[in-house]
Amino acid sequence: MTPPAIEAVAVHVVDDDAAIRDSLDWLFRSRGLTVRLWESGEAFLAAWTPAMRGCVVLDVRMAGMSGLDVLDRLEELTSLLPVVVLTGHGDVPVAVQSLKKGAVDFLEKPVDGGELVNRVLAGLALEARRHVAASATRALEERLATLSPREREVMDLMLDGLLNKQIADDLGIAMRTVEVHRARILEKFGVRSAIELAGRLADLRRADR
Amino acid sequence: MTPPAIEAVAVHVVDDDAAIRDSLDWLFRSRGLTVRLWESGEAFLAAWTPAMRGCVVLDVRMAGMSGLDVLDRLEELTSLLPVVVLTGHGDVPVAVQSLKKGAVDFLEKPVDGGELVNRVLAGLALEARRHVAASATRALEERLATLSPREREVMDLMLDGLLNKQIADDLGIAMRTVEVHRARILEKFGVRSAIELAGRLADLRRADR
DNA sequence: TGCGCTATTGTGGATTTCCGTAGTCTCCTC
DNA sequence: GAGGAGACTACGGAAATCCACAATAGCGCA
Repeated sequence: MTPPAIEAVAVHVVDDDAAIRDSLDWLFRSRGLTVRLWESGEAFLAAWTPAMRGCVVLDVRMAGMSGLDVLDRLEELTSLLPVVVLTGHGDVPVAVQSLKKGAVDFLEKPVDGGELVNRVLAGLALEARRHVAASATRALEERLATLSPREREVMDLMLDGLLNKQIADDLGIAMRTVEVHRARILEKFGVRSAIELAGRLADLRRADR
Repeated sequence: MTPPAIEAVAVHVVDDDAAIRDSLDWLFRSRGLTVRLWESGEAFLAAWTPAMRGCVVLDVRMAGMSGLDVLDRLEELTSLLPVVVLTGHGDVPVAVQSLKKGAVDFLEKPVDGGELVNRVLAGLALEARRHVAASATRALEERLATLSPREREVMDLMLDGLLNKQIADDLGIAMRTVEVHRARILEKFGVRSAIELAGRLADLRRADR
């Protein structure tokens, strides 16, 4: 059977215990969810790409790389994937650490199938919101990257509210040149005023949270 | 002995066990921290005001109101106080719930004194940051509250990037009137341009996070 | 060498913004 | 009734923004 494409929205089950993987595979499939199974943190991370969509269900205790290590790595990678952590042993410090490392939930085995599905569905909804926000961020960052160094300088001063005349003085250039850069900046962002641009970039900053 | 003023930065210990309260009182005082003791969640919340500063050390299991209930209430009150939760019984679901309800940490008794102090110091540092951000937010909101209804309307359209002429059309008034409102708005915020205002308000939005 | 890109500048004209000065009208409070 | 606040408007003039059209210079690459 061919695994679903990496960009398909899927529940990624990461557990070194094959019985658990199969059990969860069945559970999520029975709810109409797409599932991908990984027998180790290493295998999952090796396959990870920024285009990966969905939600991760991660066992905390595995041979080799631990669940906490996986969480660390996902954070470094600035992954958008929400992670629901499972543990076979009630362990408060590990639960606290997992949540602090970005896990969205932490459940003890044996886990109630309905409860787990609800947590995963919540995770999928969160990822969808993160995905939309991240796409907007990416689009803006791409436009930002099209700016020449000079345009970038002018934009920063524009957004500080300086008059063209003041920017010209600061940079030691003609006011007409400032106008030219200004027009180019607005054109590259597809906006008609500095205020509109500021609004856009504020959205970007908000999306970072 | 007179308790410290409510606005003093203090460690608020909330626990129905007098022995624990005394023990923690001693611990924090020995580190030069100011301490306030509360024998119940109810007592603590009855004294709560927005001006209360510091960090809370909260027992999760108490007669009467539970630690989780206190967390719920603090969230409703939009309290800035970071909360470190203590429990006498390892309990993963409670730990997870606490953190989801906004606790910054969760520790099991018997707790290592040094570790607890470190967590509380981290909480105090976090509260200091929150306090600064909240003050800035409050100052802006106060200015926002000085705007007349019409000024508020004009400001919203200004920040959408509309020209004065367009705003005049939209509101069915003279362009000169738009200019008057515009100038009043900028004056009330102490800024010199719409772009500067947008920057300020973006900071406010960021501070909400 | 030729081309594309970036940075720069000038001219002239139109539009927009800003604001002092001056005034009217309505509503509310004392 | 008097005064204050808010909303509104007009005139005239100055400053700022915007831009078409036109041009030069430097750099990197094929």
